[in-house]
Amino acid sequence: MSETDIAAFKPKSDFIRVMQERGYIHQCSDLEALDKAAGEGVITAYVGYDATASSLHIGSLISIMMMRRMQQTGHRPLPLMGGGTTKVGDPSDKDSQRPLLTNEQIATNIAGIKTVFDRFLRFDDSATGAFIEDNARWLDKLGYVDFLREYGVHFTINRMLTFDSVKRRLEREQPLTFLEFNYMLMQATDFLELNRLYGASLQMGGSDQWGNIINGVELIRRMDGKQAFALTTPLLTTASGAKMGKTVSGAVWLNADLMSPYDYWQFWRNTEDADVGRFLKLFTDLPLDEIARLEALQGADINEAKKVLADEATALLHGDDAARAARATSEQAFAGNALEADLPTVHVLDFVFGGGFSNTQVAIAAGFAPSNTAARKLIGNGGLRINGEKQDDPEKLVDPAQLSADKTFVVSSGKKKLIIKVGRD
RNA sequence: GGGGGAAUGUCCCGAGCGGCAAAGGGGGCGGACUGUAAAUCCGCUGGCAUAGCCUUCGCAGGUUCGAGUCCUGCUUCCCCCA
Repeated sequence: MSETDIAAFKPKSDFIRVMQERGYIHQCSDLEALDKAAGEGVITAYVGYDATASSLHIGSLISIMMMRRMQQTGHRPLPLMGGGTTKVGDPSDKDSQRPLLTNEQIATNIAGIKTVFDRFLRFDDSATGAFIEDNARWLDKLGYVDFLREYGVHFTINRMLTFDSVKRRLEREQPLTFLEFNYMLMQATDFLELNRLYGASLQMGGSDQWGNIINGVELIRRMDGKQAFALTTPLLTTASGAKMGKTVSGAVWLNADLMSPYDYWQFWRNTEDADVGRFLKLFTDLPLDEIARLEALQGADINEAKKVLADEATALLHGDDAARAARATSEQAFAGNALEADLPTVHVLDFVFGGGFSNTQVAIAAGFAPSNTAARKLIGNGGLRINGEKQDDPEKLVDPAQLSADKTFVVSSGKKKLIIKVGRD
């Protein structure tokens, strides 16, 4: 079903209607039938997460929100941890094979990832209560020959070679190991297994997972003669085309130990104008009419909408208190009168300073530049400020008169800002 | 087993007649403009005691005044034949 069909489709079920009007649907294997099934009873849907890191990042958030919507509209989400598939490695979206993770690493990663789901989903014994499964449970005990006879017969090499993930590797002349080549079979068996165990009839995922998901749908049809569904979300990019989820410091992680609630709040606060409405629909629970009002704001006013987006998204992940604190911190920081006590402090020994502390040395001490050469270049570009004053001479020494009463001065470069304190205490 | 290609600035892609600190992108960083946005423009993106010196082109040798560039061997990867 093409995208235009999806836009024109008139859903009867709450689930599909919400998914559609909030912009979660990219492709669906049989939207009409899925809509009908969702209208008749509780659907169990799963989304798989491989345990390649100790936390999920923002790329997974859209699928987590989908599961949240499911529960809100009376269905049952089932996050699947890829304890088994992670040992193999998904060839999608990667140029080359990752180093293989050990069982211990995988177990650690799964523990880290699980903590996030509690925030978004309700786990209980009710008909729509979520629960977490791990595909290591069935994949680990499959014998090789059994695996080949049971599932291998349903897949042709001819077709596997047509998949994007495979084609891309071959075209770029990057190796694709036989191990990875099996990933799609394993994901297909996951779907079959979950369908048999829990009646999971829908698998959701990012658009890059379409091929893998469809394999599962077909496997269920071939082996059990039952219909199952595939539903994928659009790949999230910003309005200017960049892949979403990158910041100066790298990936946007969901776990607080990898990215603080404040940084998470800032990430959303810095959303591009053109993305605000779309993100509000996808990543907050706000009603659509409220979102329509917010995204209609023009010019600088749209910053208000961004703050709402940041508040809501942060509250969902880290809780109301953390969101409020993040907002307060940011308002202080950007009001211009940032509390200097909150800035990181670097200490410099008295005698070093007494010996003459040049701007170049300041830039290095502050961590703005890794070498003298780099520091000189940075300063030459006007990239160093002391107490707000732009410095342009790399050799100029810091004037003791610039020190405040407690022997500190503030240095900044771009967004980076910190305090240098002379002496130790 | 035979034949043919490839490996470049440690972020990535990528040009490179024997004089090369090495073109060009992307990304990143800084600056200007702004609304903590986007777009745009400018600068930087080996090191140092900076008119100079030192260290870089898969690894190890060799030829040469001089090698990323030529030769030999090795490693890894791709392609074709068997």
